[in-house]
Amino acid sequence: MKNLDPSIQAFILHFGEMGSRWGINRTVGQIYALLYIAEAPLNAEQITDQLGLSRSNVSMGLKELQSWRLVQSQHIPGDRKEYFSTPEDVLDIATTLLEEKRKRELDPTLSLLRQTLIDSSAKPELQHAQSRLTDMCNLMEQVSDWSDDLLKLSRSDLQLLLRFGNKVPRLLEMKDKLNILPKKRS
Amino acid sequence: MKNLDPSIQAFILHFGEMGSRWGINRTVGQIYALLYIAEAPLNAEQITDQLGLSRSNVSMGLKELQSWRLVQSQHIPGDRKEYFSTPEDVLDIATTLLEEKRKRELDPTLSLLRQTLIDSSAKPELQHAQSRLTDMCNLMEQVSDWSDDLLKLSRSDLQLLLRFGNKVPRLLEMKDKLNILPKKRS
DNA sequence: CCTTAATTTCAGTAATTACTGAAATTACCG
DNA sequence: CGGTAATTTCAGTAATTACTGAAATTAAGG
Repeated sequence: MKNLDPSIQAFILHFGEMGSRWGINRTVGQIYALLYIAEAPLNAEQITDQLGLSRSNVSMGLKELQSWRLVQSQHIPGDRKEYFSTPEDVLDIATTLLEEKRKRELDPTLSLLRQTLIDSSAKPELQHAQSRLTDMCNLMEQVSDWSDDLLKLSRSDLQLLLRFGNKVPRLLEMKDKLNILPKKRS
Repeated sequence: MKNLDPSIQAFILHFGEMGSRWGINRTVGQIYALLYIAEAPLNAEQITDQLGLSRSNVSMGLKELQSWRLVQSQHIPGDRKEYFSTPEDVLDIATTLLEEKRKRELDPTLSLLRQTLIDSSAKPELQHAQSRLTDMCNLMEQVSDWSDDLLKLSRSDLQLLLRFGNKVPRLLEMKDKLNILPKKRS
């Protein structure tokens, strides 16, 4: 990992280590970290050099990051290489991450729960399990609906909402009073 | 996997498969799913029999689930075995999950970002990277603060908030008008 | 205490996931 | 259309993670 300031190195290495907890691998984490702090888009060769990985590994890592829509690629006129970068706005990144995480980690389970509830509906001996699955399904649907709504917000509304911080209870109070509560889920 | 209805089997197997995406392994996912739908607490031997795993694997899996605080254990009088169960309320489960995920996936990075910003502060040549790290750090702090606030809510307020669904924009509107916006983060 | 049931640990092995280099493919340029 | 730079694929290998069975440890009951 050459030509990088030690503090930047620490950042990249940390992303590599956290990668496995976040559901990507070390290489992918490092590539992302490097692209994130890069001043300009980088091509695969530059990434290979900076991080000391094999060229093919970088190619696979970039493909993975593209499947997450976390990096974008562009061409520079007169250069046939492909250049990669991350969005400038961290809110865009967070939004994409939320979408992809939901698609990969929540939606499949929600589908399965719905199907399982259908499949088991005629079996009275499964009453307890059905009730448990229903609870889980309902909660996941609420979380899913919430994230839908978050994703529909304009950037400025999102910023507003994020800055709420410790005002959440106050918010709930108001809501209560003005009685605009939605109906309970059907 | 004996004595289990096919639909329940499907649920358990699904949790096993999703386990790796969620940051636990197959075995741990299956054990959790089984405990989640069980009508009464189960001991390690019962889990071993039902899932066809080795006794030691179950022991390690349970330890892992306990480190996530996702299962609780109890003793039954006159029986020296330990019995395991999940909380009854899915909201409790979700709360614990949020806490643990934050602790494992967000907090370490937040610490590192803060440290990296300190370490690099005297280096003008890193200006761009610093700005990027600051952006990321600020967003993560906001998310962290939000989750703090969520975790402080009473169960009923949490339920209220969850049921908001598509009322989020309306909420923001109100907030705006009543001018109780918090100050921008320092 | 001692016995024995229950649980945990851990070294060895299996399974999975990550990485590499060489070959194949793609796509840009004249 | 070639020619060549760039990228991707993929089979082989390395590294990591998961799992097992046997031995060690713990702890309850006499």
